Formats: sequence, structure tokens, C-alpha cells
Amino acid sequence: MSQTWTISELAKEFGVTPRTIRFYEDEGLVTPKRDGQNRIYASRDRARLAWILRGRRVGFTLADITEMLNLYDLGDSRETQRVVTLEKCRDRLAALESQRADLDATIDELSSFCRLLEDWKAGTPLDEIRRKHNAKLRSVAE
Amino acid sequence: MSQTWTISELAKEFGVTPRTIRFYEDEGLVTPKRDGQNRIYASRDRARLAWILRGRRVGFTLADITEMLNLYDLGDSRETQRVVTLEKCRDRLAALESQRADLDATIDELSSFCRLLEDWKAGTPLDEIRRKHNAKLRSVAE
DNA sequence: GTTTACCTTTACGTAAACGTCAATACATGA
DNA sequence: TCATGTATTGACGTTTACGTAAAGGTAAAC
Repeated sequence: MSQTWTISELAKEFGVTPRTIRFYEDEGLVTPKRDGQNRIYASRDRARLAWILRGRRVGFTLADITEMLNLYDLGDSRETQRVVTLEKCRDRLAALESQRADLDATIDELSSFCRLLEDWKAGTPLDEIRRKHNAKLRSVAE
Repeated sequence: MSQTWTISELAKEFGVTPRTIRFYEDEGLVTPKRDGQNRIYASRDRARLAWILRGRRVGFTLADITEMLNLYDLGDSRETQRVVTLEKCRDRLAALESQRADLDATIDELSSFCRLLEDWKAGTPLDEIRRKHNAKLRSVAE
């Protein structure tokens, strides 16, 4: 038989509270089985939970995550339904990749500033540092 | 003299409402000059606004963004202060890069599913598709 | 001069994503 | 059997990030 988990085991593993997991259940994101009145989570629930939390970390709302999980849940093979799913899937991918561009730009800018701070540390005169680093930073920092 | 903008010009350009920009001012994220009682925004404000909105798009809270902008605002050259700033800056970068790993993983998984849908479209029998695509997807989708 | 079109402040409203009791059930070890 | 620990279901509270009137100032257009 395959492995199962209790709510607090998963909560501890993923660093969230049981309340959070129950909330996701209320929202229909996970659907654990029951042992009496206690919830028991199978590996599917665990995987979905991991997916939800990763989605949350990258800034998606639960509504977004719900939609993406629903994409996976497409069970039937109806052609039109599958085509719609594929479309939504591609839209989501486009959003994710646009977000990655934003993320890269943010990383670039912050690491530029980081290098400026490191140079400064070395005791270089201020105007030389200014010459070395572009004007993009100053436009934000004044 | 350098260019300036009104609140609604910036709102329109960045696709937010004036209310949002005023809110950011309340939070101390932008500090426009005044012409009488009307706000006038310089290029510094504009750049900061762009930074804020990009940070928002990648999932940071305004508190996070405030902290990052404060890093830039370091004006004095006190050594200990600068070292602390550099540390925070590196912490932020680590967070951003960890977030990018999450994002990449999400993109990978979603594009895998996308390819599965495309294969299915081609009319391949179901069990062949299952063989072709790994078990990772099924663990979420059942 | 008054309508139109913006701007302003103040203040209460709201949706999302949980936190935090409170009251209760159930198993288990002392 | 009684306490301890963990589970449950409501139900209300909280924070974030603005939305949405309400009530008014100012300046150009008609």
C-alpha cells in the first residue's frame, strides 16, 4: 500500500500550519480521504500541495493556482475541451515567462547595486564609482 | 529642465489607478513634489514607480519592496551602515534567485503538461502517451 | 459664469489568505 | 480513569493593497 500522511506531518514538512491546508481543502485544491473524521493525505495530495505552495511562492493567487490545477485535472478526452485547456495552458506559460523576464530584470538591477556597494567598500573615490556604474541606478536612488 | 508627469499620466502609462500611486506615497515609496496642491512627478519617481510595480509583479509584498528601495536610498557613507546594506542586498538576491528556481520548475512542469496535451491532440493512443511522459505529472493530476 | 475635467483629502469598504480562539471528539499512556 | 496530545468544525479577527464614495479646489472651455 502507498504511503499516507496526517495533516500535521504535511504541515511540518511544508512549513505551513494545518489551518492553511484545511483552507486549501475548503477551496477545493486538495481532497484528502478520511479515517473516521481525521484527514489522510495520499501522494497525490502531497504533490498538489507542493505545487500550490510553489505557485504561491512565485506570486500567484489561489485563484490562479486553482485554474492551473484544474488544467491538470482534465480527465476526459473531449476534443474541444482539450483544445481549450491547451490554450489556457499556453496563456499561463506566457504569463510565467513574462514574470521570469521581470524577475531577471530585478535580479540584474539589484546585483548591479550590490557590485556598486562592493566597489565602494574597496575605498574607491565616489566619482570613479559613479563613472563605472551606469545611470540606471541613480535614476531610482537619486 | 527635466521632464515631469502628473499623477494620471503615470497611472495611465503604468496601468494603475491614481489611487494606487497615492497609496504608495502614503507608504513613503514615492515622494513627488507639489505644484500648489497637485503632485508633480520627476524621473526619479517614475523610475521608482516602475521598480515597485515590477516587484509587485514578481510577487513581493509592499513591505519587501519598501525594504529593497530603502537599500537604494542609502545616502551616507558610514561604513557599518554600508556593510549592513550589502548584507541585506545579498539576502534579497538569494531570495530572488531561489524564487527564480521555483519559477523555472513551475515553467518546466507546465510546459511538460502542455506537450502532453499536444501529443494527445495528434491522436496517439493513451498508453503510448503515458509511456512517453514521466510519472511526475500523474502524481499531481492522478 | 458655469460646465467640464482634472486634481485633492478623508474615510469607510472589501477581497484574499489565512490566524486565532472556542468547543468538542478521540486515542493513548500513566 | 484521567490527563495529554492531536484531531475536528465553526466563527470571528487581521493584514495587505488597494477600491470607492463624499466633498471639495482650480483651471481651461464654452
